[in-house]
Amino acid sequence: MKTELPKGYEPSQVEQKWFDTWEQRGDFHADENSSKPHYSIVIPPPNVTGVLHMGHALNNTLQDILCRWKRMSGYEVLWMPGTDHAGIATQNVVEKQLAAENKDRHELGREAFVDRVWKWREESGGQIINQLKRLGASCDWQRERFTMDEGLSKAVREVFVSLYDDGLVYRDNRLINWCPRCHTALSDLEVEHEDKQGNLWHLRYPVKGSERFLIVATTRPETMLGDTAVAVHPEDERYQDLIGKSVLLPLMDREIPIIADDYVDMEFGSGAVKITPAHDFNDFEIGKRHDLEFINILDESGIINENGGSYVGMERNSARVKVVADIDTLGLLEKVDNYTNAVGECYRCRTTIEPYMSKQWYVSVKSLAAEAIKAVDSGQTKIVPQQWEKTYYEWMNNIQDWCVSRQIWWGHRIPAWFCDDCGEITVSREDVTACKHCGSTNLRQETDVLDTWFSSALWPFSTMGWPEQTKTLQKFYPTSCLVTGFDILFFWVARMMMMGIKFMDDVPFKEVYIHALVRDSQGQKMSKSKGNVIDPLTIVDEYGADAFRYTLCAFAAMGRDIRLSTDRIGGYRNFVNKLWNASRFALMNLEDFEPAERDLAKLTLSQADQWILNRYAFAAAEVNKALANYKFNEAASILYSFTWHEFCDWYIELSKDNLYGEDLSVRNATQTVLFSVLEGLLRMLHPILPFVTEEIWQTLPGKREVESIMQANYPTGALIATDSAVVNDMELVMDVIRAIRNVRGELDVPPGKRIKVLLDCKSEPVVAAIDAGQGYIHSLARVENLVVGVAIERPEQASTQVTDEVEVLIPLADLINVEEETARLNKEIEKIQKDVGFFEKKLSNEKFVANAPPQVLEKDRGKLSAAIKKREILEQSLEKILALK
RNA sequence: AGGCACGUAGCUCAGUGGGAGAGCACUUCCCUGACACGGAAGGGGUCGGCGGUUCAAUCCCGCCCGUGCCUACCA
Repeated sequence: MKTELPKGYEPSQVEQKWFDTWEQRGDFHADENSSKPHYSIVIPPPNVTGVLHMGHALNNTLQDILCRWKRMSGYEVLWMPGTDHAGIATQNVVEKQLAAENKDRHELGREAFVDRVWKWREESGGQIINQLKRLGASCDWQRERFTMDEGLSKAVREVFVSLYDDGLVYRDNRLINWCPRCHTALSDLEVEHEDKQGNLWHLRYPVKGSERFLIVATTRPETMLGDTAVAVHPEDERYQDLIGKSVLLPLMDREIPIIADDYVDMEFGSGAVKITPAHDFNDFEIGKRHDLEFINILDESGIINENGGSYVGMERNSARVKVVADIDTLGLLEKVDNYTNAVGECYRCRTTIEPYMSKQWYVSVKSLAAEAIKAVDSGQTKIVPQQWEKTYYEWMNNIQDWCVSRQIWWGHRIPAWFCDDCGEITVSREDVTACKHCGSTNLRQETDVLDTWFSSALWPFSTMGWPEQTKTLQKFYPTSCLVTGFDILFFWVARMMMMGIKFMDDVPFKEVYIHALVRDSQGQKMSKSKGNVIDPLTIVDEYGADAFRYTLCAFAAMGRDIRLSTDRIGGYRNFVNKLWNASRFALMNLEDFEPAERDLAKLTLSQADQWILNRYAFAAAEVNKALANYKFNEAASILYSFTWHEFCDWYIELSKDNLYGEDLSVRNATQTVLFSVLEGLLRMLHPILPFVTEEIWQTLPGKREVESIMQANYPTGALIATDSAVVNDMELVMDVIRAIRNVRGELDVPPGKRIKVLLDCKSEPVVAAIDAGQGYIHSLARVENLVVGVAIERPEQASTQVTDEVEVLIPLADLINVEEETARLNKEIEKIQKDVGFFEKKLSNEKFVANAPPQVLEKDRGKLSAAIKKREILEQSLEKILALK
């Protein structure tokens, strides 16, 4: 039964149809009882609030290519999918909804709010999952996980409690990054620094008991309300006499000491620094060193509190304006400079963060990091490209304790209970009703939740059922590979390493492949919070998922960012269509063909057959090599040129006469090769082009052993051994065809015009090769009369082209324009003269001749003599032509 | 401030210690029975600049210029 293929490839129905079939049939499902070797990848879980962007598209396309390739290569593949609850981001989404209803979460209360978030998630969360499916992602969707699932939440508790029991979780009152809008602490990583145009205000602080002023500079003048010292460098000669004295803090009328500390840079500004220990990280350290007072002047929303004197109740930015105005009124504003500095912003809402004193939960990570460093150092986990290892080490070596508590409601609530009677803390896997220390039931559970990245850190094993010892874990942990962008190397990869080693006693993945970042047209990082994302689904709609995937694959060269161009996508859409039409050609010529009855080994193969089989073997080997090394772009490039330039441009054209000819055995052999190469090519392309390859593959004649191309074997090399001498003969014939076409093109011979051609060959074997391939020359070069031989009788007037083994002579007759031929020959001579010059110079260099390896020398000498010979022939030819004038 | 990339054809990007590549765009010719989302033939680059190592450098090293990113406590 044959199905006619439409003339042009139409992706939309095909894609939907096959994806549904695959998924319903369970083709993506990983069997933990399989005896096959395992290959596993956990998806970087997209935020449940997420909308598919280019980064996801690239990331997941690459994972899908690997998974499909490995699945076809005989592995039991688990690609574990799921989404992240994205604490702050998701809470923000629902808060915005509430705001639209003129409500806020505090009115609802915690429980109702969390219910509402769950409801939001049921209704509109996770749309990204369907978007991933449209790309063709072959995840084991039956196993889809969510970081707030019961099982994963259990894993979170287990980890938190055992870290606490090991003394690796503690609470401390420190200065942290505070988002006054989200009302939560943030880890250092969650603060993004952006250079902003601001001012540097120079304030005059009166020295007590003197007419002098100390000038201090600040970018945040409102913090002066919380100043508790002014610091100068201990060796600064300007201020030696002032150390130990004090200044009167303007506006607050507070006497604060002048202290000496090495931290101060004498070169900067006046060399005197105001110290606000409760609102600046450096000042915090100085405050501790000098035992200064810590005055917190802000509340949780960034509003001046009762410690801010008359400024109480003012928002921090208004307070800044007022403080500066008031200082100015007092005549204490020395000057205002323009100043650019890096301002920390909340990575979720872009609000300027505030260093803020607060009691938080921390994970002590130094010891965990040490193990994680060791694992990469010893090669247990390999980072590809390797250059990222340096970045990984750099961060791991300087790692700070991880602030894991967040003052939001959506997330894993910290399993700690405070006892109102004895003041002790009970941390427990199970909810508790009585204090472990005094037995009191007067308990309050910690209201904070954990950093979203805490649960993400457990993803490779929590998704597989941990803390239960599941078969899935046994079979698929550690995972084979993690595919991710470098932007979450610290957020996620480093933390998975630490947690995996700590709790599974083994690294979470053997290899980490770090791919490029897809940027927007300005080269800016695309991110959800910046809102500069381009919808990949538009691209899929317009060009098809396969073309889009091929583009991403071709762009995924290591170590460079990607700026997507739609021209390029169009090019690969054309490629998919080319494949489609080549297949149509094949199907049209295979109507009477039954693959089961044919055996490549028993056939007499033509030059062209042997040649394409040889090229096929090369492409198959190279693609596997490229994929094994994560060289996705190379894989794409190999398959592109094999498909288009070798299979379509040459083999299909060469096969036509054989297919259309009278000789049935030739036709049969050609059909078999055409079928076999196309069928194998489809398998080679399937990981990148899952949809179109399945559609065509299902239409091919004959029966196959498996239901889907995704279950077929991935080609690794030759279909059958080929004779390299015959392959070389074919290349020789192709050279001749190219040479004739060149003359025709350059001399404007009408494409339909058949011409006479003489081939003067260097040797008898060359003659034999050409004889065997002369049919190809006739049809592909449009020749009607071909004379072949060694030292043949040459026509008086002919256009000459030279290949390695053959002089191609085309009698001038009436079809060649003498002027054009002269110009053509001059161009050719000029070209070859350059070569001659190049090699003459190189070979006349004594040092080169003395030092270069013999093979290089020999090769170059051969090239020189060939070039000289070619020049000679062309020059003689030119002389003859000129004689005609 | 430190770190890491990048600078190759008009554009977007590959690539290699031994005579520069692709896609798109461009020029000429062609609707030849798979495909005009096509075919054939072409044009186009002192591989950012200056030095060094080498018989040989676009590739390795140093410096400089330009661009981007990451990390960082300069008020």
